[in-house]
Amino acid sequence: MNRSNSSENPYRNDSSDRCERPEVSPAVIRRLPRYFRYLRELIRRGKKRVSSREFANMMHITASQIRQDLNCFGGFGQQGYGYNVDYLYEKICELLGVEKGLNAVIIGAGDLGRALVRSSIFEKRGVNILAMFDVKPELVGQTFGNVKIRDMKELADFCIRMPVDIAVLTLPKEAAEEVSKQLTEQGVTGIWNFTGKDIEHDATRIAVENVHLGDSLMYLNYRVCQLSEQNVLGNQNSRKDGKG
Amino acid sequence: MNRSNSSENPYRNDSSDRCERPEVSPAVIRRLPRYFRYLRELIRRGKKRVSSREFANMMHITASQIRQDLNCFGGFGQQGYGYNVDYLYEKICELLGVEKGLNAVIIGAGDLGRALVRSSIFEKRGVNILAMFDVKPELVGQTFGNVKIRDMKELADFCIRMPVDIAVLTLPKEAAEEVSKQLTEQGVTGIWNFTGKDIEHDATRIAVENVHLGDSLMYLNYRVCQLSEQNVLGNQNSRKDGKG
DNA sequence: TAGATTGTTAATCGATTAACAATC
DNA sequence: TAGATTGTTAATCGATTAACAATC
Repeated sequence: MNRSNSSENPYRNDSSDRCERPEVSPAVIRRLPRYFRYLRELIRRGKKRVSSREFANMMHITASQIRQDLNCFGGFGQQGYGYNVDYLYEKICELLGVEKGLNAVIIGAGDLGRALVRSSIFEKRGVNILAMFDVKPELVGQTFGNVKIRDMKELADFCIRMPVDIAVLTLPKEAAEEVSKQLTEQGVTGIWNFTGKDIEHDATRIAVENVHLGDSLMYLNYRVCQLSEQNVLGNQNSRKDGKG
Repeated sequence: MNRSNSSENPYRNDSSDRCERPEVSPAVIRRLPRYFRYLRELIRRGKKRVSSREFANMMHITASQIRQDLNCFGGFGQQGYGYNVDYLYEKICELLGVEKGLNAVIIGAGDLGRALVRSSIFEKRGVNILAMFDVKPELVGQTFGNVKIRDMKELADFCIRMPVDIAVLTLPKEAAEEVSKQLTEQGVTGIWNFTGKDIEHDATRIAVENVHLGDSLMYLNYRVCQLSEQNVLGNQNSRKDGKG
């Protein structure tokens, strides 16, 4: 909180101006949602305060990391006391923009698009789904999870009329690049891309989050193979040890 | 390839024995599926060879990283030539265990479970889905994507009878911990966890891949907010600049 | 006040990049 | 052979952890 001296030199970088989201490494920001989750868990349990040590044990990380991470955004704790759970949760929500209530559309009303729209994933994080879009005429007009499926042809017009922040891409990968180019033009600033193909884009204009479920599965596959190899080697070693 | 001297001292760590999957950092292994994807793309385009430089440009990473990564597993390239695309792809597949044909079950036949089973995600990576399981009687017996939904009560017995390597958890988070404990007992060595709650486990016995779609969405949300702040600040600055 | 625990700096660790000798 | 490009070592960079003074 001791920021008074920063005002002494007006020519220094004016971080005092923006109270939120200073330049922080992606590694830290990627951990914020995890803090969010565990804070919810603490709230659920009725905990009112938590020390970095206690929180770290719960999350299987170091207390240092928690303090270091949180201090990127300001002093959320109190010496000798720890962190107030409700206050910290509030601050993390603020940082992540949960209360901003961003608006999103889902493009592609296939299995995955429908699964997402009917889940609580958006609602829990303050994201509103305004509409779904699909090219298939037989889907247009149907409703899933209170969201209407519109014709893909209406997309451009819709984005101009409505304040769409985020587009969720659950359409065939072949269309991803083209659609996201259009969306960028129409002022959409976030793409949640499930197509499995990285989208080339200008990061200063639009944020793209590529979700690669396949990569995740393959990493798991690797480790499962590794475990079974270890077991084989382990058994061999036991036999060897049995001899010596 | 110059490993001849390692055989001089038989008491040194016997890495020469295991031709595959030496101890390599998770950061590197996490990148393998990405190489896999881009190699498929090269194959699709009919490319027969690729240099680390060319591949790096395509992937937006450094050539150094590619060479460094691949050399964790042995020399897959050739000086003065580059990498043979088909050969490299084959090797990456081998490392990731694509040809192992691991067997999986999906636990929870809700929207997400059905979306996954009807997608090509498993097939593309050599993972076989043996069955789905659900507690709801009205779902039991139904078929999605050629996979039958069985009663959750049959799970334990099924895992004993069949060689189940991986369990995909698409059930309510409350059940995740308990079910995964059971699965570990029944010899399952991989869990692909979509419940959104980290699963506590013994990493020497079972590999758990926690998929946190919500975290991904929140990271996107953060960056979208950041972009809009930048635009606001940018506009302010323009005005200021216009004055000076 | 004494004890506890943060905020923050310094030390360590690991991952990425650069450079270049080896070699195809 | 000369040119190209890998494999590999050394340098750099960034992220994590440890330590401790500040302070509640």
